[in-house]
Amino acid sequence: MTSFPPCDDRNTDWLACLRASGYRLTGPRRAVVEALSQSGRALNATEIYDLARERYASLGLVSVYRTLEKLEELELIQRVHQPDGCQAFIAGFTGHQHLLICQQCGHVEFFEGDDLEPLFQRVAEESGYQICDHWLQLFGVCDQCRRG
Amino acid sequence: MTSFPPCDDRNTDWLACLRASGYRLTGPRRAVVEALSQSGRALNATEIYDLARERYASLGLVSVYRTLEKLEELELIQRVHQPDGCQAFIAGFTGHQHLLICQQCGHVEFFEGDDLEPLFQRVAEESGYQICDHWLQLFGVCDQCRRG
DNA sequence: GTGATTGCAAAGCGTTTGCACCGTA
DNA sequence: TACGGTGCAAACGCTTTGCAATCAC
Repeated sequence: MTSFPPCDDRNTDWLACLRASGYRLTGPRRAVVEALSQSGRALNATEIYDLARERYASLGLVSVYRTLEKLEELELIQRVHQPDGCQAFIAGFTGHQHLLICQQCGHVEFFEGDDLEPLFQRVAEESGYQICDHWLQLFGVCDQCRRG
Repeated sequence: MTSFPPCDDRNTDWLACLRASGYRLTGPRRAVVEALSQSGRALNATEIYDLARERYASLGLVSVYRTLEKLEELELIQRVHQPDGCQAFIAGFTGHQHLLICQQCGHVEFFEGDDLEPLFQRVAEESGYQICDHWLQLFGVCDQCRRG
């Protein structure tokens, strides 16, 4: 189980990664990166916009979209698919992790699956498909939301 | 493994279900139901519109959306989430089945998972989440697409 | 006949693009 | 200084809504 403690490192890492990829570090970008890198929740563009404007008031929504595009391309963030929409983003994780999402507050945790390879192998054989990727996501209510 | 053979029954069943729910059976609805109930692929609104107009030429796109709404509400169809979009629909299945989707032609198969309960139990205990639902989807290339 | 259903047109919403100005490197 | 990045406004694509005409029951 891996959660998102408040984490200055991630903020710094993302900025370094952007710079290393030839992108300039600007006020709007820093604000968007800070909002998303510090969040344990999946956030959509508008939520990021609202959060990031607390830090950089003249931010435009367009810059949010353009920054998200770059962060996704660098695989620093990933899109979260949920029954009620697929517009939210969360910090990405390296390796293949699976998502556990709170349906009330949006909090996301990552967990490692049991070894699902035997299942995939079986399905591949029975179906004739060549399997390239998989999604395993759990939806529920987190401890905090259950109590409150 | 369960696929979608051409299946007149499903067409008839859906129409009966619509009628039983108090909806009227009209030309536009019949055309949309036929297009989607006979398809083994995930189809989006425009694709359904194009297919259904072969049967009912004056069909409006709006009626496609309104029919999809009702079919989804009756759980006769379900939305398919994929990395490149979440606008497509496929015939729903009763019980908890998992999806196997061809990334080239969109063909969908259903499979039953191994018993994943022990995994969910473990994750629930470690995380404190109450787990309500899960998604397991495999993406790949179907036999037919692999052959060319 | 009556009320649900239709297609059209327009509105709505989230996202992307064009452009002139600005600011990082 | 050069050119990548910015915000604004407009365009875009998909979906929903308002409405008068139509059609299933």
